[in-house]
Amino acid sequence: MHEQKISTADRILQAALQLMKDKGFNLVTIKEIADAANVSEMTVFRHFETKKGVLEAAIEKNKVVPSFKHTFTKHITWELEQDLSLIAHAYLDVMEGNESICLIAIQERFTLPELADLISDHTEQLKVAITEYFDQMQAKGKMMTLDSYTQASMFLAMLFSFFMSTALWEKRFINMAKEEFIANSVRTFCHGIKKQ
Amino acid sequence: MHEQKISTADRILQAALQLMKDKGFNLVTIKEIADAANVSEMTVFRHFETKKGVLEAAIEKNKVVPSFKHTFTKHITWELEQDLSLIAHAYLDVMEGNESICLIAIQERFTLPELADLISDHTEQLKVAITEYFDQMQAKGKMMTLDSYTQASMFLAMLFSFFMSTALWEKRFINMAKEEFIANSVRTFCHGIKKQ
DNA sequence: AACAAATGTTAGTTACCACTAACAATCATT
DNA sequence: AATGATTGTTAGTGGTAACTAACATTTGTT
Repeated sequence: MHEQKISTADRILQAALQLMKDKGFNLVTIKEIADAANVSEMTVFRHFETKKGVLEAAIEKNKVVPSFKHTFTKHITWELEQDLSLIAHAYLDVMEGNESICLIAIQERFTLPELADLISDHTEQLKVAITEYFDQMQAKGKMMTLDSYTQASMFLAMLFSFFMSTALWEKRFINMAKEEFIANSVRTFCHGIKKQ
Repeated sequence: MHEQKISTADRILQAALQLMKDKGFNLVTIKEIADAANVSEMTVFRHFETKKGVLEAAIEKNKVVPSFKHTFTKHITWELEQDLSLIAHAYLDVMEGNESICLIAIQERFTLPELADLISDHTEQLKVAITEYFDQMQAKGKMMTLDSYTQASMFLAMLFSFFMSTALWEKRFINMAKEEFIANSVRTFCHGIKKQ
């Protein structure tokens, strides 16, 4: 178990996650995974016992656990645009890191509901942090008096939409680069579009 | 073929769409569909030949085709908040009408890509209409000078997010009613959140 | 009542796939 | 070179599900 290059187990997990992300858990066969990882079917079973075992191991190995608290305590500047841009990047980075897991969570939301929990926990955690941030910004008089939790939901909703649409259909729905989308959403979110 | 109540074929299509929406095309069996529609397996095959045939017929029968042009030409008031609220309702109504189709389009985005086209065509159509609307609002001096297509994308992104998250996970991600979400997104989109 | 269309029943075919078992080949480490 | 661990090969089992075929039953219409 001295994994020097990429161990056999890791190659299997990588292949499995990639395939399941595209085709969904049920449509991927062990044979496909084995071929993609350049091993025999038997090797897959010897490592992970069952097909579901492969998925669980793949998720455990590849999931990105965010540390939003760190982001907030270390990098907040109390400048609205700058902070929201930072938060947006932090959120999208985590979501992108978990892209495969998210897509599988959607496809298997009835058969593997615990997967969706993983994602929604991250989102809720961040939502609460943003809520607190908005409360303090209102106290500082740098933000309008609005329900903080609702506004946090709205902000994350825009970002979620970008992530989801690019993960599912690439540029088909939102034809913007990540930076451009963040810049625009932060701008619009802070200033609105109405004149005067 | 004098469909008086609900014809057998329609009952099958209804059951099929409902089941596929939840479990995905592949995980639904013809037997399940037949049971849900209170017919025998054979009846399903006699009507639609293949499983894919069932899905295609169900989509053809149940898809909602929007008439956004009508919405714009008839109901626009050139008051930003009011119009955006109207547009938001129109969009979400169409998406909700196509909810099952959308969910299947996601699950089968590699096997049935034409399904996603249906949805993205609607969205693009509306995006173009909003773009023109923004152009005219800018000409009227009622809106800031911003790239109209980009802003239209941002607005639809917020709505798309609401639709998607409720369709996939109900209240888990966005815990707001439709009206509340629309009111907030229109408000934030028009006025922003920053003080002065 | 009589006929035809729609539906039910039953049995079976075919294909796929998760998973097992037994044995052979390879590889790494000493 | 020897040994133990890892991987490959092959054959098979059991279950499931799409789809077919033949025949029986029900239902609607005249």
